[in-house]
Amino acid sequence: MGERTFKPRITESRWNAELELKLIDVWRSEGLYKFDPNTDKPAIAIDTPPPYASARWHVGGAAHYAQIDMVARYFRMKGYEVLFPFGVDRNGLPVEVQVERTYGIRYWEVGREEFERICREYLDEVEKQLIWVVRRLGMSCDLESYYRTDSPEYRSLTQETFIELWFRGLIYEAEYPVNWCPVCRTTIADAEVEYSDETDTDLVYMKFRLEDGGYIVVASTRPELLCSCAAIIFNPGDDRYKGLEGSKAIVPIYGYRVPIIAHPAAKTEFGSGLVMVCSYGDQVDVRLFRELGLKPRIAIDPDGRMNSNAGVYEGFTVEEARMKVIEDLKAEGVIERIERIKHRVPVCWRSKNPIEFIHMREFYLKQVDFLDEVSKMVDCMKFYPDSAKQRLTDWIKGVKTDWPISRRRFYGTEIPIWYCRRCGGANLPRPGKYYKPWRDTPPIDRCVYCGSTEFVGEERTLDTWMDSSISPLYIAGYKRDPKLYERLSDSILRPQGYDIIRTWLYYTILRVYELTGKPAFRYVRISGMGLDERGEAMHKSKGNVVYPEPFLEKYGADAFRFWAASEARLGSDYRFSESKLESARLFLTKLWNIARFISQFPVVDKPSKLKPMDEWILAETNRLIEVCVKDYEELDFFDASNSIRHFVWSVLADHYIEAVKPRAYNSDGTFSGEEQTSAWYTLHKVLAIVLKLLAPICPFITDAAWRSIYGGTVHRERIPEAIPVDDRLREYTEYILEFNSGLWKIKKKMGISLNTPLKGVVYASDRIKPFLEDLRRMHRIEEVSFDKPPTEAERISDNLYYLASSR
RNA sequence: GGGCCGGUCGUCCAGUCUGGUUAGGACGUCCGCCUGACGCGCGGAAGGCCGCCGGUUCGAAUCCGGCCCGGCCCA
Repeated sequence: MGERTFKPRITESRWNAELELKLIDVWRSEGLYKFDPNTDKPAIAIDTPPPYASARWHVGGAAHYAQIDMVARYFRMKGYEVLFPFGVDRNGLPVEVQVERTYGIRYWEVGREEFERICREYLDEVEKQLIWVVRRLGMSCDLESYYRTDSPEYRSLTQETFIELWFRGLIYEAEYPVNWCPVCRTTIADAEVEYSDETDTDLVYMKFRLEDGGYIVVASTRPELLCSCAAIIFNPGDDRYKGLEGSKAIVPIYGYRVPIIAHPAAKTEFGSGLVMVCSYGDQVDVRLFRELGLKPRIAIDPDGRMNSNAGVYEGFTVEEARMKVIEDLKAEGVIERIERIKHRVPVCWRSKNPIEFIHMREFYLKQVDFLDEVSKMVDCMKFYPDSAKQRLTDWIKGVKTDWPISRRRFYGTEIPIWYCRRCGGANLPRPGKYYKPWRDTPPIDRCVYCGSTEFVGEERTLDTWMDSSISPLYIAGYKRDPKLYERLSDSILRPQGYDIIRTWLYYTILRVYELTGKPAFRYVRISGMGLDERGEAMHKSKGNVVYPEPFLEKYGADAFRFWAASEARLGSDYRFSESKLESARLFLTKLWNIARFISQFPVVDKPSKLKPMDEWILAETNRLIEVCVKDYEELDFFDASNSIRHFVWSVLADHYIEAVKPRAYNSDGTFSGEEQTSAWYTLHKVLAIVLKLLAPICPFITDAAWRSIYGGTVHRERIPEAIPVDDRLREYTEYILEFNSGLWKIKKKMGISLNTPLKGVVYASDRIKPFLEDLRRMHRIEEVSFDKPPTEAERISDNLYYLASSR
């Protein structure tokens, strides 16, 4: 071959994040990720979590969506037609709370039309930021036609499903004690109740006189509810109070009598062991009123203030009333003591304010009757990781009441009902249109019950989850595109975090079962939460939220994505760390330079015979393929990304490339043309496979390299299959690595540079014999012997000895 | 109170299911190096009684029991 100069087809010596921006446009113009409904490929739909437009993504959220994109890209490379839509959730309480906070208004003050307008305007603005991040991340979803859950199309489907379930008798209206958020002024579902962090509270020990003389001490954290006290309970096993059963206590301040009852709900060790049962202090109270048949006396209004039942405390907020009551009890001398205790209170998931339990008339969707069927649906689904299923089944087991679905708010899907002015009967419109009953003229001629023609529209909206829980139906074309729905409905993948298992996942499975009788999903992928650098969950209130935009600009999307893939196993929480982002970027630079190095050699056909060193790296490449495919099949990217990095950097670059450099250049003609071609062929073969394997995780750098060297796009390639080569060659890996490391060590000890020829004899294991020619040239060794090393030879490692030249 | 997850070099994590030669990696630290892809690099090195106690075993980071600590979820 002789002297020859090689020119790399890749010229830039650094991978530059700005190159990503160009590719985003290229992909868009090529329509690379468009879903084609008419192919005969197997199809899959990804039910991408529609993020709340009212909340910016933090790095964990962005990482999650990057992972979902990896799933989509993997399925495409597996030969699937992938429907990968993108939606934005713009409905309901979360939006309203955010808007009220941002503009300092309350929804009832500004009027409904105006409030809707402000919400929509706000959402449009915040949504832009969200879409920017989605695009910048290189997500391969369909951003040209993303959906919004507050669009007339989406809302009309929500209403249509409501109407269908209504006529099937699954929706009813009833008055029960509900979880009520006084700040949001609406009912919320059990799934929307959270518990606060432990906070200090006064546990007030109050003396209650007994009807028959003497007194007892009752401990409570809610003395303001004295006016609604209906009974005092003690644990049946509590010997202190056995004699009290059947006697009556007199409530301080109010002076009326309540029974004393033995009930296991009272904990002997809490407070004095005597507990007052009020309507309602907590869920236990709600249960006890039902069980004991007590008559509730509601003391708290929907706006969180005491009502006339509280007597002189009427008009005070709950907190104010509590302080006043304690003052008055002190004045009466009926407080024995006050203890500071730590406890958790149930709070609204949105406003984080304590909830109250009050009576409200609301619509309910039946769920208690269907729990067994829902469990069966869950059993039909494959969970990734498998262990994530437990949280869902535990939640299903704990469901005790039906789902309250009506909300006394403005910005949500309206409940499509008109009530007859004469008989009050509920009239539902025809499905297929979006209705606003509080505004529209009734689309009904005559009341179905009495024939009257006067109607009044329902004013309430539906729980946000009534919208979200039909997202897989919406994206798959349910009721709108029967052909598409037929093709997709049995192969939908749901990716989401474990934090919304009891809401989004559970409600979706419930709804889809009730509507179609089928499991909503084939696959469910549950990911962990992104935490801050200290390992703590990110909360706006904690001030530790890390936003992705500056990091995307600084390190690029691929580095960010590589971090998202390599940071934690699927299902485990992962920490954000800028230093890991930095090291991800270093890896990309390394990969880029490897590609640049290889790009200087011609892409050639496989020669009739490969050198052993080349077959060895191909065998190692096969191992990498196995690991990656196994990981990808688990919808995980942890092993794949880490193994790719290890292979590329610590095996391919450090050992193989260093070893074949002399042969690939062959500047002095030591090697035959076929031997040189063997190196060229192998370098390109391995590089192409690495680029394909990494393409789902790092779509930018892999495509940029692919386009420069091979033309076309890596994103139309298939996931590689095993190369036909003897995989037993992997057994040599440890010997090759040990040999190289040993030689570097020798030269280090001798204080000579790595390219200085080594005089003397190197005694090595005969396991490296097949690779001797490449390895000798690589290290410029004068002599290698496979004989037993003489005693005066220096031991370098187990299989390597060195005898310096005596000359 | 119930359930789940975790505790491994200075830091962050693999490894634990399927027990077995000197417990891996990344970041950081130290020493050296213009080596025809890369100094955002290359080579070398130091650094860990694998939370604690007991058990099973020839052998335990790994299996079993108990305890301590941290986190999450549920009540």
